[in-house]
Amino acid sequence: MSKKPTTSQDVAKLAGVSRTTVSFVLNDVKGIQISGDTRRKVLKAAEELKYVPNAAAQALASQRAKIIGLILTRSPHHIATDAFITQIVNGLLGVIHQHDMRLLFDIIEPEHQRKAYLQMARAKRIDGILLSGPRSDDDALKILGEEGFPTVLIGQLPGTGFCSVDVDNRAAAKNAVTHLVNLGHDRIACITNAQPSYTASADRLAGYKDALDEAGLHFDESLVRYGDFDVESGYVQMFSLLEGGISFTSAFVASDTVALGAKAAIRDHGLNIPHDIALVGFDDLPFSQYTDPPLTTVHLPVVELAQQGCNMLIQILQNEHPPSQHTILSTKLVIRKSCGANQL
Amino acid sequence: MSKKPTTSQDVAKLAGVSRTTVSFVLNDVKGIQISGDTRRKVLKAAEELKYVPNAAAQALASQRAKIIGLILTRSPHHIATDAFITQIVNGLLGVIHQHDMRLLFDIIEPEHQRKAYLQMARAKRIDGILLSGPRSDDDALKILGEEGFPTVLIGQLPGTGFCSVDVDNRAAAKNAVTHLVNLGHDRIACITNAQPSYTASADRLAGYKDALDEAGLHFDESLVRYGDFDVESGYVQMFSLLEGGISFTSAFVASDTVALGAKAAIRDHGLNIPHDIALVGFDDLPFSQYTDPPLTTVHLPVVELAQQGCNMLIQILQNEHPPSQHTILSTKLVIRKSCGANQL
DNA sequence: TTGTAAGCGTTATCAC
DNA sequence: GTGATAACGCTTACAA
Repeated sequence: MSKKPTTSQDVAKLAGVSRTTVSFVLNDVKGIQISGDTRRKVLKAAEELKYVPNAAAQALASQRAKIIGLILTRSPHHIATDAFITQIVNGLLGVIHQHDMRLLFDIIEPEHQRKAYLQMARAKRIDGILLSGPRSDDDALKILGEEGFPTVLIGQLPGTGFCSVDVDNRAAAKNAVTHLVNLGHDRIACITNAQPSYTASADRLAGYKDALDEAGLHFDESLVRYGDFDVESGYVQMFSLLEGGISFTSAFVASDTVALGAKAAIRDHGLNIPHDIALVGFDDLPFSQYTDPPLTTVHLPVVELAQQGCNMLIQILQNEHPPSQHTILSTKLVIRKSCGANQL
Repeated sequence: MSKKPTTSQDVAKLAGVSRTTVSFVLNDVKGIQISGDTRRKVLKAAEELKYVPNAAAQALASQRAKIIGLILTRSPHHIATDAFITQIVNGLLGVIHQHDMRLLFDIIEPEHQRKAYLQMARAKRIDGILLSGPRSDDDALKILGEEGFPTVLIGQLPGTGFCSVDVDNRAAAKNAVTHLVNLGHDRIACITNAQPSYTASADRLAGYKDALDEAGLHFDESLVRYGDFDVESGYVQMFSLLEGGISFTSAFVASDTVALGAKAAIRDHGLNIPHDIALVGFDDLPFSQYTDPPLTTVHLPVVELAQQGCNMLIQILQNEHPPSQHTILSTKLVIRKSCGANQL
C-alpha cells in the first residue's frame, strides 16, 4: 500500500551525510573511524524513518544472501512424521539468529527435483547448505562438492570431502543390541529406520550385526526388516515379523518413531512389552520417555548436531578455510522400562 | 572456488542476442513474440553454460523475492516437541514449489525480538507472511496489518483485517466434550493446549464450557489446568489434577501432545485408561492412533490448513485483491479407544 | 573522517 | 521481434 519504502538515500539526506557514511554506520564497518556525532545523526535519522535496508540490494552488492539452507532429502510424506526436524530447526535457529542470518527450509524428494538445491546454490539464494540425511546416490550433492559450495552434512557420506557432524551410528547400535544380549536375549529381531541407501540406516544395521558377532550369535536374515521413517512402517514390519513364524524375544528398532508402530503391532498381537518382547529404540525423541512402557533407546544429541553443524558452516562461510572436519558427537543408551526390570 | 558465475550476459553472447532477449525467453514473457529459432538458441546456450539467474539480482529488479515466510510465535523449547510443524511445512512446500517459490522458516519468541518479522517484511526479504499461532498481544503483527503487508493467519485474530484459515476450535472442543458427556461422564477435567493468550487455547476452553452448559453440568474451575504445548506440561498438569483431591472420571486435553503426557501421569498413578479415566485429545497427530490405548481425538486438517493458507497468500500476492476471507475448515471427532468401548 | 562513483545481475521501458 | 539503456538499492574501493 505505502508508496515509499525508505532508502539509504533518504536516511543520508535527513542526516545530512552521504550514503556511504550511512552504510558505514549501520554496518558498523571496522577500520573506519566515524565521529560519534555523525554516527548519532545517522542512527537517529534511520530510526526516525524506520529505515530497513533492502535485503535483495544488500545481497546483490555484498554477494551474501545471509541465508542458510536446510535441506532434507525425504519424501514429503515422511517429513510429516519426523519428530526430529523440529529439534534440528530449533538448534539451528539459535545459531543462525546469532549471526543475523535466516533459515531457508526445503525438502527434496529423492526421486524428483534433485537439482533443486543445486539451483539455489548457484543462484546464490543461499550462502551455504546444511544437508540432513545425505544419500550415496545423490548426484546433485556431488556436483555441489565439485563446485566447492559451502556445505555441511548432518550425517556422513564416506569418500567425499564434505564437512560433517554425526554420531557413530554403528557403535551406538551395537551398544544397544549388546544391552539386549546382556539381558539374556539370543533371538533379537531388527527393524531399521529406513532403507539402506541412507547411510545412517546401513550403519545401524551393521552395528546390529557387530553385536551379534561379538556375542557369537548367528545372524538370521529373516529377523531383519526395513522400516521407512514413519510409524506405520514400524507397525507393518513388526506385524510381518510376528506373523513370520520365527520366534524372537526382543527387537532393536533403529528409530523411536518406527518403534512406536512396532509397539502397537506387538500390543495388537496380545503380546506384552517387555515380558514377551523387549524393545530398544533409537533417537530418544521427546515423547519416548512418555510411552507405555517408557522406551529404552539410544539418545541422539540432535540439537547439538544441528548447532555444531551450523557453526561449522558459518565458520566455512567466514574463513574460507574449510576446516574439513568430521565431528562425531557421542550417544548414550538411555535405559527405561521397555527391556524389563531395571538393570544397572 | 570457481571464479566465474555465468551471467545472462554470457548467455546472450553465446546465443548471439541481447540480454533482453535472454530475459524474455527464460521468463517466458507473455505478449512478446520470439522466433522459435532464437528461442532455441537462447535455451541451448543457457543449458550449455549451466546458467542460473542470480536470485538477488532478480529480486532487486523485479521487487519480488519469491520467498514466503512461515513464522511461528513460540519459544524454541516448545517447537522441539511440536509434531504439528512438520505437517504444516509439508502442506506448505507442496504449494510453494508449484509457484516456484521458497520457504523461509522462522520462530519468533513471544517475549523477544517481536519485530524480527517486521524487519523481514520491510526489507522485502519475503513477499508474504504465513503466521501460525497469532497472539492478541502482538504489536508487530498489528503494524504489519497497517502497512498492508501480505499476511495470512493460520489461526485467527478477531477484530483484525487479516485473512485467515482456521477451524472452529470452540465447536470442535464442545463436540469432543459432549462425546464424553454422552458416555455418561459428569466430572470432566480439562487441560488446555497452551496459555489462554493463544486464541486457539481460549476457544477450546470456551468449547469445553459450552458442552458443560448444554449438559447442565456445573463448571468447576478446579478441574481446569493450562497446558504449555509440550508433553511434559501434560504430565505435570494431569499429575496436579490427580493429586488435587477432586474426583473426575474423564478429561478433555486440548492437544494430543499434551495428552500424551497426561496419559503417562495417569498410568504412573496406577490408573487405567479408559477404565478409570476416559481421555479425549485434540489434533490427531500421526502417532495418536498408535498410542496405547489409541487416542480418541479431534482431527485437525493441518495439511489442508497450510495449503489453503498458502494459496490464499499467493492469491493476494498476485491479484492485489485481498479477498479478505476467513476460511473455516471442518474438524472431525475420531473415536478410538481411550474413552471406552466402541460407540457408534 | 566523509564523499564520489563504479559496480552487483536482473528486469523492464522504450525506441528501432 | 530485438536491442540499448535506465532503474533497482546497496556495498565498497578510491578520492578528497
